Amino acid sequence: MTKKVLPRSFYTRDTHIVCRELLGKVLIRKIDNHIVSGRIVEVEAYVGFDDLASHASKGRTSRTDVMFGPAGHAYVYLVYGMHHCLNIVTEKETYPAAVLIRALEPIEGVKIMTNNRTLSFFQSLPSTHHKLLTNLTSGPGKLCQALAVDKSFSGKDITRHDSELFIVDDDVRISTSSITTTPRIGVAYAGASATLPWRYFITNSPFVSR
DNA sequence: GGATCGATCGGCT
DNA sequence: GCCGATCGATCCG
Repeated sequence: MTKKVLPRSFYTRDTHIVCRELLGKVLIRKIDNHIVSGRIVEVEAYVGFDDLASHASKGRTSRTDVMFGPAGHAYVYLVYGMHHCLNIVTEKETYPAAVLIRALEPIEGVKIMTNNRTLSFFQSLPSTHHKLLTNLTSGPGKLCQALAVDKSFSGKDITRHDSELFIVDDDVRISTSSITTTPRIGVAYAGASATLPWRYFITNSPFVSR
């Protein structure tokens, strides 16, 4: 089984291509000596200066600075005062773009993810219970909590296998015909950008958000 | 099952 | 001072 860490050149491309190709890849988080991982099943593109849903459309600030930097770095921010969202920076330097990781299919470290999630019912269900697995990482805030990813990860290089966070190619291929696109979630405020079909997910995956 | 709403705080106006 | 790239509880039917 080949498990190749995605290199910077993977991310230094058109964000929509990166979105499509990230579906099926495996996000790996090392916590101490443990592996926590999941297959990416849902992402969204945030692209350029004119995307009103993108934080970067407000300009380059200390928070969004990483989006303007080189690809292959994490951009993590806090939303609604309590949830974190994980993005991977894409495209060339000075052009702000990123892919929001919205949902994973849990693979390894389900026990650790369960412990990291706060809902009490997770603690009492058997680890193979269907409801547990489909609620563990089925949203951007949920997966950050499950993988213990917070703002301290923002700016980190995720193209190294010795990083605490990186993505590998598992040789699982997701064909174009099994990818669904829709408008992005939670960006109704974003005017003309709100209806762009920039959300990508694996059709019929039980692990996608809402 | 779906709709609605409160929590909670950093970042920008 | 306002508001969100969300989640989970609660209410209704």
